[in-house]
Amino acid sequence: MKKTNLKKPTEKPRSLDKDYSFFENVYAVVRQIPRGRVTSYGAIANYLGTRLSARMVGWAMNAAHSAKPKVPAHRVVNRNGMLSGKAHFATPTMMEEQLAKEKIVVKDDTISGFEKLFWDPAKELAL
DNA sequence: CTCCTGACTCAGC
DNA sequence: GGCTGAGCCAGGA
Repeated sequence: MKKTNLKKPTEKPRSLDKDYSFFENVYAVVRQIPRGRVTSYGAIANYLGTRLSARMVGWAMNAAHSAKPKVPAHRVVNRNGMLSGKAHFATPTMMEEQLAKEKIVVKDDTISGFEKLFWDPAKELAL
């Protein structure tokens, strides 16, 4: 997502069902990320209608460790494309390795060509 | 029940 | 242009 594509926080679609945990929504989105693509916490949060709650997405990822089926959390990075969550994986290098398997180049804990590989759920899923 | 923290992001200085 | 503070929601102590 680009700065030019900023949306007003007042724009909050409540199409989400509160019956499901915030995590479930996050998992659903993350699991739909195509192989070789990545997205950001903010994008997911925005997709969920809570752009300001990007932290919750990260929080959900924390719980994603126990989620089944496994959630490709390695495809989720911060808005800069930096592997902010790599430290939370089994091993600090695991995230980078997973990305490498998807032909994603990681340089200095940051995804190279992040903008090209960026996968916007709000756009791709067109909710 | 209240308080604290957190894999983020934006606005301000 | 880098650092700080504030906002957001949910879960754990």
